[in-house]
Amino acid sequence: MTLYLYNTLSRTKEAFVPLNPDHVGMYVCGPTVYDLAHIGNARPVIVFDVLYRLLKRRFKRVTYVRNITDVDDKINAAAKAEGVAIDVITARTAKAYHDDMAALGALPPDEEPRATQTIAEMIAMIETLIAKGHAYAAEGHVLFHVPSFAEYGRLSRHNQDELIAGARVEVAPFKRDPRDFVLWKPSDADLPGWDSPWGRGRPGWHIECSAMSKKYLGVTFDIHGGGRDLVFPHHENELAQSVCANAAPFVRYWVHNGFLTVEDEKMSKSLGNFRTVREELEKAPGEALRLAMLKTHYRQPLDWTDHGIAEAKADLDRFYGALKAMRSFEVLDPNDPANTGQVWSVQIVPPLDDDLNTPRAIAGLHTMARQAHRLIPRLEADIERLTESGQKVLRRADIEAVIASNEALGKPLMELLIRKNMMLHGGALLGILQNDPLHWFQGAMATITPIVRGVVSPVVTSSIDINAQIEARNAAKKARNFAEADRIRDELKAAGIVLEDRPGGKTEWRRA
RNA sequence: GGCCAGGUGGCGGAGUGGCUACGCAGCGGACUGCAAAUCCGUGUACACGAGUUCGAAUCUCGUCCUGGCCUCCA
Repeated sequence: MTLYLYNTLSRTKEAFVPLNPDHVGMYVCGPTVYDLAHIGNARPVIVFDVLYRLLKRRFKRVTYVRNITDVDDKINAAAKAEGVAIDVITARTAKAYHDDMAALGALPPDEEPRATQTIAEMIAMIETLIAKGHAYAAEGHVLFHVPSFAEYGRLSRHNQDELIAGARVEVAPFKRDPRDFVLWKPSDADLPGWDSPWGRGRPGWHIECSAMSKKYLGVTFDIHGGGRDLVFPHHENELAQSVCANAAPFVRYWVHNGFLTVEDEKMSKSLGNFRTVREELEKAPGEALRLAMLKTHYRQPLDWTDHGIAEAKADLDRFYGALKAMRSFEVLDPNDPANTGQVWSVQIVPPLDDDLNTPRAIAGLHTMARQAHRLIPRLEADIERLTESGQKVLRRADIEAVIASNEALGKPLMELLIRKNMMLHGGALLGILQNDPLHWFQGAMATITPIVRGVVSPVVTSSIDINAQIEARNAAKKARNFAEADRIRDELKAAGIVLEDRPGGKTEWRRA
């Protein structure tokens, strides 16, 4: 099986063949830390987290680099507005970013360089560009000279004339060409600055990614990711700088995620529909937000809605319901070659291999959940019998023994074991379904969801002894006192507790 | 204005030439004391017009609509 990725450079899906078959390098543009991450910032993080997980599974070593931009005029403005030092803003925002992304289930990158710690490399790169005639200093600025790079515009498919014609930028008088962009700019005394051959100043926006990717991944590397809106000018400029400075190819696969709207509108502060990750986490567990994100293919436009969040939560309830019913089955080690044939179904990995088709992978999870739910009712008693003799886990080896003596019973048990593992390991690639199912339904994460359903959040009910109530209700049921049984159930429901009577007389509960 | 995406059933959302995507909601049924959960069954679809083809949601051309980029932006 081969992984295919859509390469913005060629505008086609290409087979992914890394430069070094044992070591893949991936760079994704990270946040500018001046404010809380919004839900649009989260999309590339989640998308490339899935790609990272997929690459890690397939290649011996993956180095994932995601920068933090901690020098920027928006940061300067935020610091000024609050009357605090710049590093107060950047430290606080970076911390919040880490917390938020972790809540969304994103693995930390292998390297997270900061722009302010890569200044020397940026200056060196700018000097090289000047020496090679691709850049020039003027009035304390250094500018990249676009006409010096014939291929400029290839990534974004802008031709040079259109760029000039369409340019609405005020053209600074010291620019030799209106398209020339800043590599270095002077800083006043009250702005952050570093000494350089062109005086005290700070880097332009694009150079940092060129310098940081080179530092950690080399001049040529495999994957560069980011939002589609970064294609121009940011990635186009990065490409120009890096190719000209390094005299080497830059990125082999450019991967861009699509844009996001909120309730059908562009998210913007002026429309008042700006949603931070933090706000959304109040509505639903991060895992549900993550699934809501992955239910749309990464290159498609995504409309972020409360309804979508609720649907994703419902999907997870369904998946976790199946996993709960299969909780006594062994979790197989996917790295054990003996398991690979069983664990990896055609349902999850092939869709992801096809340019990260997460919606189809999720459809595969639904299929497995349905197949599991079909088998469970007629096996529940057997599962209980097999696990009650002190042994809590139903191992693969045990089931094989059952098959040897009773194929009709053992085979469906094995089917269930496989379904559980497919869901678990498929879910791991998507970054979901790794919680304990009981915790999912009964723990704290289950209680903060109702907002998106337009339902009043139930009162926290730690004072109610749920098990005692269930016992009382079952006693009433046995006495055929259904009025009392229903009263207890309604009382619990009002407190946010839903009861589910299992066949066999057991009653389970979950938070609504 | 230039460039680039996208328009699929009540909703979300896959699918690139012929075969049920999937999920939610709806409706019918099973299970249940009644529910919940779950299972089974089921209707409505490919923006519009023309063309290519034995055959098009899928290819071509045109039209309309939406969004993005061109300026900081995921």
